[in-house]
Amino acid sequence: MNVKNILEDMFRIFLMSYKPQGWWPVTSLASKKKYAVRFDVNGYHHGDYGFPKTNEHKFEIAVGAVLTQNTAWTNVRHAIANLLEKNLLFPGSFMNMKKPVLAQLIRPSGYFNQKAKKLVALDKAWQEYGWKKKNNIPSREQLLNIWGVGEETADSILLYAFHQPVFVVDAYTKRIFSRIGLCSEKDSYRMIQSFFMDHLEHDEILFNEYHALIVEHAKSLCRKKPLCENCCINHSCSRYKNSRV
DNA sequence: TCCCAGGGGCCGA
DNA sequence: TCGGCCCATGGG
Repeated sequence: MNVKNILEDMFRIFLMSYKPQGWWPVTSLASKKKYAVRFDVNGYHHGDYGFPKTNEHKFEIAVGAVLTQNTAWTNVRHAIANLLEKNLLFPGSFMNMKKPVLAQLIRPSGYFNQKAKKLVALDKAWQEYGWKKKNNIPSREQLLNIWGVGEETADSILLYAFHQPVFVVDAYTKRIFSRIGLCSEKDSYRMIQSFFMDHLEHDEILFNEYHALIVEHAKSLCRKKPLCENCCINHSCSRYKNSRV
């Protein structure tokens, strides 16, 4: 079986096992019943890839991408809820705030001093590049030039906020696919990204769902201490096979 | 109490 | 260019 078939098979198995994940969650949706869509209490919109719909949604996703750096989403949700409660989650809201005030609001997400600085930098770039204008999409380089935005955050913003067909790589992707034997933990971000993008159709919806499913699989079974006996892909995993020799 | 979580910047070798 | 360190909270 070639790589393309392996990657597509894994996607199908993940999707059957975990169902559509509804990424990227838009927390502000959870309190509004304005849209005829099945989103849950945390803003996940399962099976509906039509989000984000507004400039505010896009900005919220970009903010979430920064806040979730090396942090559990449950913590980020508290921080986003604080911003929503103060009506501060829209483009232009952070630029004129005092950093210590912003830092206290996002405190639950951890690294709050660093992240406050990152959010201000993101907001400034948002204004300077005019990303609130319709059809004005950031380039990867523009995003990477923002202090606090690295490759994963930039690609998450491109894929989930701006509907660009970019494959997002994270620590989970490395963990799962190195255990299977398709890449190495030492491979660079770009190497692993190319591995997926060279073998899969450049489809925004496929990339959206695939990354979300990878996160779910890593959280539920392919943990640091993996639960291999219950794993839906253990039949094709080198780590599992080697452990049974 | 300890481990882990949807990284990125900085610095020295 | 790369490894190591720093940033920090909250849930299991």
